[in-house]
Amino acid sequence: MKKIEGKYNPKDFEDKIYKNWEENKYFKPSMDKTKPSFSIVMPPPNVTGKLHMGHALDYTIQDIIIRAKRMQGYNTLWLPGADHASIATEAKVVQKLKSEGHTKEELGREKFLDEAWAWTKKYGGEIENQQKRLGCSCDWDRKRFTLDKGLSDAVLEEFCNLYKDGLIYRGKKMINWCPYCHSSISDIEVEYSEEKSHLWHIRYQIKGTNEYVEVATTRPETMLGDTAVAVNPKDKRYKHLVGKTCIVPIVNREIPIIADEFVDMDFGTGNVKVTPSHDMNDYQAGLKHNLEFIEVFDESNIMNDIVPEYKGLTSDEARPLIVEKLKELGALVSIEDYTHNVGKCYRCHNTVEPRISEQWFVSMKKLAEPAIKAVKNGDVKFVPKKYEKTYFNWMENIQDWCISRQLWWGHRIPAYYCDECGHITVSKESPEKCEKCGSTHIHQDEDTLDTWFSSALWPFSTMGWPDKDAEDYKTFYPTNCLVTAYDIIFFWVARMIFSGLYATGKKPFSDIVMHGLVRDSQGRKMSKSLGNGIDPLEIMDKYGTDSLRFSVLSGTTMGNDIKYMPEKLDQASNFANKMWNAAKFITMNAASDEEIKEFSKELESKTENANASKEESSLKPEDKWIIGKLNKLINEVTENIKNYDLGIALDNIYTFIWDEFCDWYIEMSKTRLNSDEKVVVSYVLDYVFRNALKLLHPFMPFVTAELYSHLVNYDGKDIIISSWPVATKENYDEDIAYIEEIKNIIVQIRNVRTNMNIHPSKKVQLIAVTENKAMAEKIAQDEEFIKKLGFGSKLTVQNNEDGIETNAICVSTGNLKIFMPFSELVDIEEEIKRLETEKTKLEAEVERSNKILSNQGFIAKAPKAKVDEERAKLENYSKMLEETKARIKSLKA
RNA sequence: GGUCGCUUAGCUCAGCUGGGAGAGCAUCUGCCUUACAAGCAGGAGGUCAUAGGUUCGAGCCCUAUAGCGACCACCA
Repeated sequence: MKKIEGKYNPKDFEDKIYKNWEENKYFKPSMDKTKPSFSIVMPPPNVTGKLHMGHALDYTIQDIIIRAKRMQGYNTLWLPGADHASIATEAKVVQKLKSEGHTKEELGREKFLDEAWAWTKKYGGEIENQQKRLGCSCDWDRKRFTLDKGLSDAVLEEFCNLYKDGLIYRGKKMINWCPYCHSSISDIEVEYSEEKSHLWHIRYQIKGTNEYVEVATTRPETMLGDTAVAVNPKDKRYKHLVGKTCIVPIVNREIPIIADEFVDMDFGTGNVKVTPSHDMNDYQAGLKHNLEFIEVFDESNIMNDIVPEYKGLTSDEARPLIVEKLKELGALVSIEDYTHNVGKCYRCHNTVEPRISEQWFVSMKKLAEPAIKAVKNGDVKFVPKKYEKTYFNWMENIQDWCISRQLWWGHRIPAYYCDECGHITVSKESPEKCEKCGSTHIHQDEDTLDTWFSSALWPFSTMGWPDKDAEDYKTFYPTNCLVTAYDIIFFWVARMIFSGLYATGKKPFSDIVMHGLVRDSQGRKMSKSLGNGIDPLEIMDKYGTDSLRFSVLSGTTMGNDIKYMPEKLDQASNFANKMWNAAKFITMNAASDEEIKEFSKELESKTENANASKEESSLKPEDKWIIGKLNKLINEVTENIKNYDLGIALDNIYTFIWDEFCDWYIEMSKTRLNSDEKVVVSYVLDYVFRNALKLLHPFMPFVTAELYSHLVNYDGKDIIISSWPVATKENYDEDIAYIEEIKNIIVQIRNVRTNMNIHPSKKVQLIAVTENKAMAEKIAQDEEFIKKLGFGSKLTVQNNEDGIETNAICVSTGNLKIFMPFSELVDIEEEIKRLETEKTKLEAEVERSNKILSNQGFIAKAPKAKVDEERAKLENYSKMLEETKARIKSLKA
């Protein structure tokens, strides 16, 4: 073993270790076809993105799963990559041009794309380095970008196939339009937020009368585009108006009053002004009632010349002028305070305007069906399951997906319009002539696809699809699990499922591991504007990567939001330091590697011989106890990782290493390291710690790798590719029970001493009394460590209480008593008080057991094991109670 | 309006198919015990939101209520 020096300082080794992993190409799949494969595709971050806490959580989870599977022998691939993020990136490039005094239109498409690529190259590499910093063990040689040739081909293939199947169409519909991004966006890209505003009540004169109809609106400026007023057909108040004509002030347009169920009689005045060109509902009404569609705003939300006075104004600028004008005309009835939801663009957060426009859509109904089925029949599983409902809810009510964007940065739509006959040719290759009339006067659609269209293909476009013979596609698709936050179920997860099923005929992944969002310590979303973001890079600088990884997982449940508590970082680095010191102790005191290996061989040959009795083994009860405990840990951790209960798995390991191994086993080992047991103890220390490190490696890869490299190495492998621990055949239940009893009694001894204020340096004789012969033998064997941990000057064992002075303090587990003759040190009154408290506790226990056991329902219906267990407890507690009573009596006498 | 969560120690959270409430931090007491004071040992602190129900037995299952949160829908 290589001795360990100094204190835990992650800076000393994290970089070095990552470099070693990369140099040895440990992240690459083995491509060993005899082994099952396991693959994860990384959710591609925006190409110019920067690592935040959400990524830290997402990647940590994936890395844990991948590292565990790698150690378990799978042919493991974790494929990284980046997304071109059309709107986000384009906005940044536009901004940059603006700061240089240019617009993208000035530059033209070609040059603009050059700029965008330059931007991508300049800022694109940053996140990869940050991912590496986080310890991500992905195969960087397989890194993909959504605009790569292969992935772009996949996009074209998918588009053309969908078009051919009639699942993509072009149509004129009302869509959400972002006047600032200058593009359409899909329904789910609109975020609603509450805003304080007003409800303006306006009256329109009924033609030919002095009667008026009063409407209420949150957007008075849209009245210029009104082409009807609607009332509910059941509304008695307005029945007489239906069919009449009213006059829109300012423009003096004559419009019909129509009846439609969509009008809520109880809201506002019960009359609705209908502006089919600038409102979703009104659009439907306009179609249904064959109304005129009059536009008021252009695509930048600037007013057209419908009223020359307002031409060139934005809607915000025009509003007060129009309200003023209405007032002048006597058409404004009142202004009411009103709070309502306003749709915002999820990228630029500006108000979205509904707008009629010609766009490309994916027809969803047919695609959704198999996607729903795949989850319903368990082919694709959500972890935790509760997110299935969110998924079904959306999928079952899905609307067609608007996929065209009026942007340049992205996959250009492969549709070619004939200038002569107007026919649309859709084709992967740029056609030379119109497929219908043969004209060569054709031009390609200017628009690009929604960035999520290419993301939806990620699990297979990255693997070589549409080439179904591609090696990676054959080996790693479908992928095994997808790890992502619940906030992109609709944007991404759902779309991957239906796209995968449609394109490949297979599900894209089996398990969807949904984690929550990382929030600040007050539960708020981390955001730039709030300035409450925690920068993972700063944390790694200060505490190291392992601590960051620990802090986002410990004490969490998959799928729940995480309120980030920086205090956890202290816990994490304390833990790492604890392990550091444990390793220091082991490497400082252990026997030579040769001796340990020799012993290991010997032990193996013994355990292989099924008839070898336990007595033959040189392992003592405490050795078997810790090995038995390790066995349990291995099984628990393996199972919990399999079920994605990573927080629990991490907690299991933490508790084992700190509370069992360090606090007890290392302490027990100390007296033996200077004896002829040195080799055995060294072997066990190394064996147990080495395997615990392996279990922890996926979670805290760096410190475990560093410490592992100091321990005995049997196969020459680094921990990252070492084999996952396997529990030994023997479960050592008896030894576990025995040591737990010894621990119990030692704790009682310490307890008594603390209560009596006895200084640790004051040692006292320990007299163990037990009628159990086997136990007596074991105690005799374990004399040294029991003495040490129990502050004993010497330890003797006997089978009765003869010769023990009456005033000796006694602690007991029922099977085992330990007497401590403190003689003059003991305050008899205090001891009686202590025993009285003990007596009260035991009486309560006896009463509890009696109560349960006297319940006939319990005896009759509870499992027999449970009943027996309760009976055994009653017996033990009764016995201890009698003994305690007797001791009180004798002390009083 | 609809859906889904959450409510457990002072704080942040775990708690498996129902079988004696756990962790970290904070707090109190005592310790430089030769791996570790980033530590060791020992404490204190919970009617598991409320009310019913199912069950031999409920933090866990069911129903209702209250408070909080998220998402979906979008009444101008």
